[in-house]
Amino acid sequence: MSESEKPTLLVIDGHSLAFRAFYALPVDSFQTRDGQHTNAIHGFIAMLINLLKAEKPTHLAVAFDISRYSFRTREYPEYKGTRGETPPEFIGQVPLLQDALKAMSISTISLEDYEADDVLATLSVRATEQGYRTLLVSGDRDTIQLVNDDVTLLYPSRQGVSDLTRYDPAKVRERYGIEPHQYPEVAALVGETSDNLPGVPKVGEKTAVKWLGLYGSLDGILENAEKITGKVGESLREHKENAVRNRRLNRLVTDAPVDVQLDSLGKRPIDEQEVRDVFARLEFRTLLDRVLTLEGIDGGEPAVSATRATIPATQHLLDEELRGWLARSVVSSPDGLGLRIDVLDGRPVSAGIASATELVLLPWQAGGADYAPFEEWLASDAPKLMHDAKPQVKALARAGIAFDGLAFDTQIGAWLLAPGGKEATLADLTRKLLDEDLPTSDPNQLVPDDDAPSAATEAWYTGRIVDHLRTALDPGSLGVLRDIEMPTLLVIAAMELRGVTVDHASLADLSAGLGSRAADLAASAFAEIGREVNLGSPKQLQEVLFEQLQMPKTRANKTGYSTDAGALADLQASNPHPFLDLLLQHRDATKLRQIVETLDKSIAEDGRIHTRYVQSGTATGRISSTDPNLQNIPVRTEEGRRIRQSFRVGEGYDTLLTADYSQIEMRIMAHLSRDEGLIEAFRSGEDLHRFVGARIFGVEPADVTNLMRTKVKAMSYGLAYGLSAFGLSKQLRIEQSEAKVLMTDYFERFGAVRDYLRDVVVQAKVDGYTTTIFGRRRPFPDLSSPNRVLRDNAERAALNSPIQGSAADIMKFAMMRVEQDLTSRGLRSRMLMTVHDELIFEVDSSESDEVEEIVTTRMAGAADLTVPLEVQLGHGTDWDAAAH
DNA sequence: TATACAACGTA
DNA sequence: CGTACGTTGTATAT
Repeated sequence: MSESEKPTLLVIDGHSLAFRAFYALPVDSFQTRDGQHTNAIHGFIAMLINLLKAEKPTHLAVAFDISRYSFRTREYPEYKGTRGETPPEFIGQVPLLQDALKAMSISTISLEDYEADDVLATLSVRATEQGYRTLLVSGDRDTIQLVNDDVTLLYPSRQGVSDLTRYDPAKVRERYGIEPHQYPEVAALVGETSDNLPGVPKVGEKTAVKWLGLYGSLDGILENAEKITGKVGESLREHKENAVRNRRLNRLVTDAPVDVQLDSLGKRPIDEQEVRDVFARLEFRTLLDRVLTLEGIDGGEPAVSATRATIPATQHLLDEELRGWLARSVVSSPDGLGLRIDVLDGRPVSAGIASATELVLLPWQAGGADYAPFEEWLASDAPKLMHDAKPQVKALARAGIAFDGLAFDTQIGAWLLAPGGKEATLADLTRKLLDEDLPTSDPNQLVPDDDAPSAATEAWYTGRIVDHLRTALDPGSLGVLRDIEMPTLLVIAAMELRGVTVDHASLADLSAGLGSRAADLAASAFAEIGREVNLGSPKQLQEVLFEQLQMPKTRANKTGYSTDAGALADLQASNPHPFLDLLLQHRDATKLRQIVETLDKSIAEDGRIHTRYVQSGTATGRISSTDPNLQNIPVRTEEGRRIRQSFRVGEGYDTLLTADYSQIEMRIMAHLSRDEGLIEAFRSGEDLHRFVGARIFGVEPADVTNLMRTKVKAMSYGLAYGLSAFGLSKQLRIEQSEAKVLMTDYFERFGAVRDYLRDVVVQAKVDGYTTTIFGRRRPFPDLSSPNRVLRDNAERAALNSPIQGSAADIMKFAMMRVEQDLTSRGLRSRMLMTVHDELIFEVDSSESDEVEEIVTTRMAGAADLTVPLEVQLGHGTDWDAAAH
């Protein structure tokens, strides 16, 4: 019998997959009208449909655990003991899932005293004996031991439940470097936290695999335990019984009394009426259609074509043919054409354009007459759909090609859908959103295949991803993309090209000075302790502080005890020692020198630093800066400000202008909370912290002392971060009780602020996401996590997000309008940098007044809040001098 | 040579 | 037990 003729058995670990689905999908988005949660069921059925479609199993079953107790818990009562209470939202979903499966005529199997994975093991062995091919789906890694040439494991990825990784023997070897049957031996040594099975401390996957290679098996390793040297060897000898116990428990039972004949698991037609009833109760409309379509029943709604799209042939056009094609396509594709510019060393080298049905590849060089129609189209406002447009836009600008009409960047669109992750490549999105693979050339291939994506192919995929994203994104997010992100992209591309002048000589001076200071400090520090250690090594410092000097232990971290600045300051207070102060100063000096060195190395040929702004890298909507990061240049210390002094006005310009929003986040808080006290504070024009201090301490603003002001300021700023009384007391070095009183008094006077912050979290739990003033969303799946730490973290992040995110939105509006004004008025003064709430410009002094006026009105007018937005300006020939 | 962590700079 | 980032060096295993 050939492989393709073998019957295929699909067996799913029901609990494990339902649980994965539960955490993959937001609880609050899947609820029936009567409040029954359905996210786990929905995720499970969606995955099942995908599997049925893709794998076409001839036989199938879903195995469920009966309880959390089995022969394993009898043998080792702590087994899986670390698992917390089942979340209440999950309870009740499993029986409903079983109803749905029953309606779909899918057998479910449960076995008293065994776990679902034992059922998988038993069925897979029987299936192999009877000539089946078997697919197992489980979220438990122990099932890897079942993989062989006839048995494949589909293992859910971390992201979601529908994204399954295929483990065949080759994949197991690739991922773990071992044979599938050896996996439980590795797991036994390493341990499994989620099953509460501690392994051999200090032994990780790598070590375990290495030993298996050396000694062949766990038994071999244990027999040779004496031969293994070092701390790990000691650990092994001391904890070998853990490994033995783990191995006993993680062996799956392949002859469990499963009272089912494989024949009886053959795929049967669904009970249509029953499926309609069950799915109606669950309020699964789309899933119902998909199930019915799969069965060949007309579900009413037209199903999306299941056939995988094939890439249309590529055309090569030029001159009038190209002109005609563009003219036709602009009309027939009013939502835009896919565009990809291939860039080499910052220069455009070729381009591809795609409509839904046609691909055009242009071996185009800027200025070539053959491609004039293309350059005209680039310069027009005809909509373009791109992926990661910024480097392409920059390359066009360098080549002097006009560009307009950027309608959609899929990298940014995907980010708006799921902010916070790494920036996605086109291949990532093709995989994730289209469920296809972007053709790639494999560098290991001897004969390079010509399947490597051409610019035209990439343009075509980009267009298809845009189609997908336009339905996946809500209208608010689409608005953010169109009105904020696309214009901002062009602005920051221009800023990156401009760069900022940084003076090499003064950096070199600084570096030398800091270097010799660091050396002196190190020498003095070594004299204090009578030996030389690496002051940059937390590990060696711990030795010095806690062993040699016998200082009290500080806060614990993963590798021992903290030696950060806060911990060292605490030590200095309790156990004064000259070494501590020298160490802190040394840290300061080396840190600054490191920053100076990095900046110096980043100065380009033109004497300027061209940072790269990352537009789709943050969870809140802020822009970040990298290579180098210009958003964390020191400012708080005199020494640090010397670095800012090396940021200079460039040749041909007269001054640097800085413009920053004053207390923008507090103003947004006032706006969003509608707190009358806070609004009055900002409208009064009084110093904010003085005003708030006067209210809280019941004195006149003039009588607010510096200490009172400091406390109030910390409190106000901490608010937007979810600061606790504990944190406040720590920061201000006051008693927790005093911090608590301060917070109570604060909220008594500014109660609407407290209500607002509470409501943000409540609403986020209902919606599953937060929203900024302008409609930018950020999802918060962890708000419903059973894990306290995760949930608390998510709550703080959630209450901060609308504030930080709205500030980011406002700054982006300001940037695009300022840029627009400077350009349209023909000014040569230009915007160079953005640091979250600050903008830095290079100004021609003859334009100074006009530029200041534009910057002030555009920044202050970027949003219409219930409180005014205030802007502070400063100018000087360097960045430090330009601060006010 | 790549990855994880602690530490620390900014808003 | 305060949000959001990026970069660095050390330590660790390869």
